[in-house]
Amino acid sequence: MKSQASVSVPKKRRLSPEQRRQAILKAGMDVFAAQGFAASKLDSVADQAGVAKGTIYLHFKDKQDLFEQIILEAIGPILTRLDSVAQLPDMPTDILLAKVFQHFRTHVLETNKKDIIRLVMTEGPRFPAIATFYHREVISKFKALLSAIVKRGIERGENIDPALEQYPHLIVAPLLMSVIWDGLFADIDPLNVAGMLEAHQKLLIQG
Amino acid sequence: MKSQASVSVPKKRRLSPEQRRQAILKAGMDVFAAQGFAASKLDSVADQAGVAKGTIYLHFKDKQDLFEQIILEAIGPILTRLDSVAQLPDMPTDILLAKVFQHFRTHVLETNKKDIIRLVMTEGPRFPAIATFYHREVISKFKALLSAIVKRGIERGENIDPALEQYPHLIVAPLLMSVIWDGLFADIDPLNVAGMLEAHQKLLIQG
Amino acid sequence: MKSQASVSVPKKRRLSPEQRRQAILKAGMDVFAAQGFAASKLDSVADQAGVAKGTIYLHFKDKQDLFEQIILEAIGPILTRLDSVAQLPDMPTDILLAKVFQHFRTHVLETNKKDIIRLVMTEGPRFPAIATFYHREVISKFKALLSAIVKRGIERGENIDPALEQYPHLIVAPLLMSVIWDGLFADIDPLNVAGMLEAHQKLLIQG
Amino acid sequence: MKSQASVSVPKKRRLSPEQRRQAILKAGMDVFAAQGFAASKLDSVADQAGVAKGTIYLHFKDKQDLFEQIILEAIGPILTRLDSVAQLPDMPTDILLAKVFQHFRTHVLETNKKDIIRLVMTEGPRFPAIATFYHREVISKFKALLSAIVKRGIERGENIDPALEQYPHLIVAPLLMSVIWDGLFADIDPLNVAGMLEAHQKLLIQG
DNA sequence: CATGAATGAGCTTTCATTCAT
DNA sequence: CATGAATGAAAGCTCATTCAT
Repeated sequence: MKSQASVSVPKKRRLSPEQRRQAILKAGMDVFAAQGFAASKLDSVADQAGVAKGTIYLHFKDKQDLFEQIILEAIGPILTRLDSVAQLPDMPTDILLAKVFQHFRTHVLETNKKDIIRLVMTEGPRFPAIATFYHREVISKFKALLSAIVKRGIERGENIDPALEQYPHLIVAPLLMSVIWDGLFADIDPLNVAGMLEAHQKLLIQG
Repeated sequence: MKSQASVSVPKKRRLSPEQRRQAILKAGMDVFAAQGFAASKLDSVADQAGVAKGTIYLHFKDKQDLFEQIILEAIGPILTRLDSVAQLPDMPTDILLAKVFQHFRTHVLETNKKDIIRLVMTEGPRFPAIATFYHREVISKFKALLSAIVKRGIERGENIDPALEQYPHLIVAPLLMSVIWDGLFADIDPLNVAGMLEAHQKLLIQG
Repeated sequence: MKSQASVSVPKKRRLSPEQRRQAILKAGMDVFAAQGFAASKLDSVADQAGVAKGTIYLHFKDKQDLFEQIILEAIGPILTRLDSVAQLPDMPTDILLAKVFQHFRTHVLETNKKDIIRLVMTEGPRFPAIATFYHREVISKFKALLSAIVKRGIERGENIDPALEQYPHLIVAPLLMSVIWDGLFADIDPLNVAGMLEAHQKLLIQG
Repeated sequence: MKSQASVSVPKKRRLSPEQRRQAILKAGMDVFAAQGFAASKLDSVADQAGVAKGTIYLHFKDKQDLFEQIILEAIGPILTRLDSVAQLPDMPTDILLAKVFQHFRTHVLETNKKDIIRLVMTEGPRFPAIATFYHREVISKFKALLSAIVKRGIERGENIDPALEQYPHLIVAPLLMSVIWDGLFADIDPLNVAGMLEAHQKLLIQG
């Protein structure tokens, strides 16, 4: 239909504004994840996004706004992921946890979502708004989800330490550990995450 | 008028060079821990140390060198602490771990040593030398210590998952979690570390 | 739903090109008067004119051209005003001057024409073309007009200092003063322009 | 005493901090007077002052602060000048005014103090603090001085329009006019200020 | 050794101008 | 003609580093 008109190759304006915005968010994500907020240069972001530096300011108020938007927008998929876990059909807790860990490895640790976690950890202390937001949107929900899983398991008569309902942190801690370890020691002392999480899961639910 | 009186009064030089160096290290530690490496200003460090900015360069090559020295010097006490744990007399593993956790809470979490851990975590990816050094000096030793504790326990016939010898990370993960949590959510959702670690210890050694 | 109705409704193009040009000139006048040339943003002009920023460049070569056009176009009405004064029927000089001052108060000081004067004063040093143009089109004519008025009065036998023919500046000076004063001290020390000009007129023509 | 040591010519640090500050103020004065606040670049100021750009920020908070300090510091000498006029011995008003005008021509119009007046006029509307300050420190005092001169003259029985006591603006207006004229039309239509002021003085005090 | 004023490269941000639509 | 997203040169400001004292 449009094929005839498309003969002339469009030089600029290859991307829609929203695509450009996404390109900037993506580039910013990479740069911030690699350098941290303060050490990142908007020049790098612009270069990597393939836009001029000024273009960033058409979409974001300033550097900090860009950073916050990156975190905010990245959280959506994480929530979706959480939901998909929450809606898993009823099954033994150990299998459920194995699935959660599997999800984490596949969709967080092996994607750039781990960078979000790392960024929240490293920059959160300087961006309380982000820490608060992340806690409200992700952490509290994840905590609730894990507590619920534990509670159901206990009600089902499984041999689970009831303290885990109060401290779901213990379930997540090794996940965090794997993210941090990966960022620091991947080269010098790599961690077999799958193996560790399997062991972890057995510790959590014994019998 | 004043000239006569000040013949031999030592106005400046209230501190020895080494004291000055320590003051800078201490101040740098505080500033870097609070702001991160890139966002920290040597002005702040100098102010807080009570020295002139130029003085920093008499003791350290540049900003990065100061940062690395801070980490290096801070690691000594941690090692001492590890040693003291390693030399604890033989006792049941659960009690031993309880002591380790107790040590951690008292001498890390409630002191500025947690800032070292945080700094290594947040800046390590940008300072491979630090990550490597920290791994060699602290992590590997801590891993060995925990593995040894587990091994002894198993040999002693205690009911301990042998996988823990391979993955001592699982023992430490909640400690890391508490450091991170404290930095991010202390205000909005404080964590009862003592309670969590008690639960953790029971999970590790059941029976 | 809306598509059917909008067959022939002229959505855009509510204004003719010339109307658009005028809107830009008007908006530019306001913005430049309020901010000065350098501090004015074409964004503000476009916003206030209700056009897109790029549209300005369809009508004006660049920012400086817009500025100069504003001054140029604004001078027309001033000249008309001068003419209307020049064509006043013969009458005693004091009454004539009173009329000139009255004109000034009504048609300059209480309209945005005072902004033109202010702009010429403040930006003139950086835009010699404007200063020259303004002098040729306005100042020299005004000077001639005032000199002629004075000359006629003297010929008519009125008691007027002949030096005023050579220095008509003295007649205008308080008008300038009122424009400047109004821009600076209107709030903190307002000036009764009518009273001042009345006194001024009496000083000029005594008898 | 130090003569021996002074053999080696000091490369840098030729100026004391205060001298440097003054150099920046002076350079800023020139640049701001020539370009206006918004169009002035701190690079130009630094170049002209013979310092690095960063040095400006050791002495002034930001560009606006520099500007305000320039005005503030320049006002001191003006006040001194006013005082010296106020303390002139009693003499006929026409002679007194002639002296005031003479002062103005010599110490304002022919020095860079006229630039201060111009800057206050042109930038005052955007820097209310400056307008207010200038009014309080200079204008109000000058007004009071002129009113007092007029009053004394009247009391002395001289033939002076009493309205001048209320509108000393009329005495100053031609001075302002000369500053503005000089800035705009010096090249194309120079003004004989001395002649004009002489005529002005005669108009003010007749008989 | 210690000082802190000075430096200037480098960063964030702005905004006149362009151009694909 | 009109639009407004995109551009990128240029400006203000910062801060690690230097160096005369």
